[in-house]
Amino acid sequence: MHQKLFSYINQYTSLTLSSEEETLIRSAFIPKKVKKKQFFLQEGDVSKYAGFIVKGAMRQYSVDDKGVEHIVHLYIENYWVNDRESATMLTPSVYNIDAWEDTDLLTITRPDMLDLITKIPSMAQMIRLMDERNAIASQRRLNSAISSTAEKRYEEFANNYPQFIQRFPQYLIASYLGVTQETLSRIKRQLFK
Amino acid sequence: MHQKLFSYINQYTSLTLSSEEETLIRSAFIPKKVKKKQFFLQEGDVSKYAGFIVKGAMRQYSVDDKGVEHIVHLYIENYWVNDRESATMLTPSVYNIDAWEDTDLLTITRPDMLDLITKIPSMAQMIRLMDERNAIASQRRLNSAISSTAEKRYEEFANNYPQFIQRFPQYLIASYLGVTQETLSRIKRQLFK
DNA sequence: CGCGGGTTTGATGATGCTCAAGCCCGGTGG
DNA sequence: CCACCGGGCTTGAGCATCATCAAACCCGCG
Repeated sequence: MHQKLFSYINQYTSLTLSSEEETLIRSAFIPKKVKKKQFFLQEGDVSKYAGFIVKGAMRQYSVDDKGVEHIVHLYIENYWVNDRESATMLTPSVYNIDAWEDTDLLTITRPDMLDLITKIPSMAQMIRLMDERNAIASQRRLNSAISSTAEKRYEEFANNYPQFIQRFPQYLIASYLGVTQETLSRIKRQLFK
Repeated sequence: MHQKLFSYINQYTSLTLSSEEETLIRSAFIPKKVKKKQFFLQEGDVSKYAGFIVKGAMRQYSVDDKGVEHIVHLYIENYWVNDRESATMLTPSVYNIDAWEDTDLLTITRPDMLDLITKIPSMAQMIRLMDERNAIASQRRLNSAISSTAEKRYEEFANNYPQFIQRFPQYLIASYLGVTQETLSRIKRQLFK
């Protein structure tokens, strides 16, 4: 279980984890299973754990006044799930995170994570890299949200994240792109001629 | 000049900078002035410097096929400007960053920054905090982009960032919010009755 | 066969965009 | 002191895009 996390960390850092470091990590990260449709984080709760997905698929979404869900993130293996705003500020989350498929996670509390960062250099390095990738991805998504048509957003998404199109139904993709499922359906029809 | 950066760092970290650390920082951060309408980063160039704004105001935007500008960020004092995608991947930027007011910056190359992070603990800590705040802000903006009406987006923005409304003209705010200036004008009329 | 989850299609309407014109206001120069 | 100009904001009319609502369809499965 933890092995996938180790290779993930090694893959993203120049260094290799020592066995003491692996032990530290092993004791900080607690395995957790979340069954399909069950919550990892529920709106109104304060996020206590960050999670690393070993196997499965999850989604993060907000629900507006009309009860409509808006997908803010889709996650599969090797993604980190969390509402960082809630975890950092200790405020109730406005998001839900639930499992779309049965999911195996490794979870860690914020204090434990901060501790690992100070003790394990490659952990600090990995976190910085994750933040960087995250910043880049957010930037891209933001830019396409404000400057592209729905059609281009879909094309871009389909090119960059084909795995997601396999694993999630179209109406979730539509919501992720900020359009309704009907609109996405029509967009795809356009693209095929 | 560098003093503003020191107090910025001290403000965000538990530690205080030693005088050796201040010296290191002083030699890595190079002052630069950018006059109104001049570029800090231009589309097609690879970003070589990150900048800390000591005084002034800048904007980051992309230009679409029709020549329309789309504001992805607005910056004032104490903000960091950069296209992290370009800086990290060493790819040509798709963004422009220019000065909206005459601006004083402290600039630093990526290698120098990485060096400071390894040598100065409070620098590493500060960067992590910045990334965290950045992640939170992006998340919020993304969520409101996909789930809110233009009207709510404006209200939220006006409440959270009143300084920006002072310093930038309305048509830039409109672009930042992903609507045209005409639409924003009409939205404001609605809000006043 | 019928049901559940997901997708498609059509008709209608709201929202926001485009284009064009006018307005407002603070310079600047005659 | 006035005329004009530029930058920014507003207003209006028409149009494109996308949302909404409702119905039909598709398909795997019990």
